[in-house]
Amino acid sequence: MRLPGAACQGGAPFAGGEVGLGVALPAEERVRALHWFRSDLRLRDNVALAEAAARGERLVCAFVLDDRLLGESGAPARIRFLLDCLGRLDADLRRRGQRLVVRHGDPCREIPRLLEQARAGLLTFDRDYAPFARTRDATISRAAEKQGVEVLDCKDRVIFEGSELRTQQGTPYRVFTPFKNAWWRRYREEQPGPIGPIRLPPPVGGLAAGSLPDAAALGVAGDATEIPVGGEEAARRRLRSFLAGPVARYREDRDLPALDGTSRLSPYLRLGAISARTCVDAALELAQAEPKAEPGVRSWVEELVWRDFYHAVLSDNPHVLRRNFRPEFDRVRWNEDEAGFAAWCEGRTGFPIVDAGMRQLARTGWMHNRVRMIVASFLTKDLLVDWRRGERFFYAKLVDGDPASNNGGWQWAASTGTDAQPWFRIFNPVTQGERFDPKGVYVRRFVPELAKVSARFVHKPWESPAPPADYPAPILDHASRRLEALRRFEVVRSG
DNA sequence: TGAAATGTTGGGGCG
DNA sequence: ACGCCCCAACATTTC
Repeated sequence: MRLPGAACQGGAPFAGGEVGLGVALPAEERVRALHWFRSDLRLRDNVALAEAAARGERLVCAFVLDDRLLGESGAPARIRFLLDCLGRLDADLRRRGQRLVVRHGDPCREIPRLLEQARAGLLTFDRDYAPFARTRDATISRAAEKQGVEVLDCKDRVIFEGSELRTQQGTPYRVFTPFKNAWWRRYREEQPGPIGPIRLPPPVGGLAAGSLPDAAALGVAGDATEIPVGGEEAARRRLRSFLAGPVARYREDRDLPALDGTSRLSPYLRLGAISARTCVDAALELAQAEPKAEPGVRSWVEELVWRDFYHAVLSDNPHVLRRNFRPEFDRVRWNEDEAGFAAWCEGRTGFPIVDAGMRQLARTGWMHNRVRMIVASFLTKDLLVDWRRGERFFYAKLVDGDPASNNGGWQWAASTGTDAQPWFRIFNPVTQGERFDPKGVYVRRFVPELAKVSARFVHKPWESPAPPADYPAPILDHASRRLEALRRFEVVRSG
């Protein structure tokens, strides 16, 4: 267990805390605190909330619905998931004598106003690494400090930040493997387990609670995506069931999209319904008790290291959201293939593994990671469409859509990123399908037109003696597009 | 967290 | 018995 103050940069350390959490400061040192919930929608193992609780004589728990973000993302499934998580967070707070105070509007206006209304002396929130958020948070912190409010901006959504892991030269890591090695080294030193239970101070009286809008009010009621149940309890259940079985086979099963071999925790991690710390700690504890599970646990934890890596990359290189990480790739010419892009979006390219993935995304707001790589390779190397268009589409559809990981994944697949797939490595959608979905169970699940095609032809139905009449013929020839991609990317060598 | 082309090796058929 | 060819299997190189 770790004291919460240790995680907060720029804030006073946890002054009262020789013991664990929940040990309040002496009354005279306590203030009215406002915890601003963002992507940390949980009451357990929440660093910034723990700070507010430990230092607060009274506490306001607030959430601001920012229409700019809601509207801009155009992501109805994720908004519905967010509303579900917020409703459950509010219910959890009410069970503990608290409540979620909801405001609608620009946080730069709403947070200072709430601080004033609550006569708060402390503002806490979890640190966000996206450029837009950093600008916003800096503005709000300045305003709060001008009001005489202390601000604690706490590391919470990642285990280690980029600034905590530097190369020998003191520069940010650009390659995953050394980053990962440094991450493990630091993890062994620090052992950053989850923090203990948080005892919440009573609410500040006289503040309008506001109310959560329903899906209709946010214009997402018509969305039919089959999203998971939100909230902290669902997240913890999911972690428990994953650790109780699938994780032991994770290293072998994670690449097989027909199986439920992955944790499916990404939507919960995205909104902080569960913390990465809790996940890693529980997994490593299992590996300790159950050595057979060790390889699976290790490879699963490494996926969370990728998550830290991409947050670090974004934090140190904010330009990646708009531009190629590696500028030499600016010379690559992309296609304006509207018809091809539409076929890709709608899952009717005629390549079963690609179409199954895109239809899984449309139906469930989630896609198996192996298939994400395949469809991303198809868009960027077969259709030769700019990766940013794929990134935007994913961001609009994914329930787990996160700027850092989404951008990292796309720049990896497009070969334009840090430690990316070398540009001459081009996935063959048929080979990938045959290798990772040998019996076609996954593709048939999402592409019912293929139900009657034998396993032999299920990834290349055009070669079947009786191709299904209702499934499209392939929209392109992979072999020739591959050669075209190699020609297009050639310009990164010299110019 | 590739795939395809090219090179090498070795066994077997066969004149 | 021997050389030659074919080709699968595997390894290496190239993109």
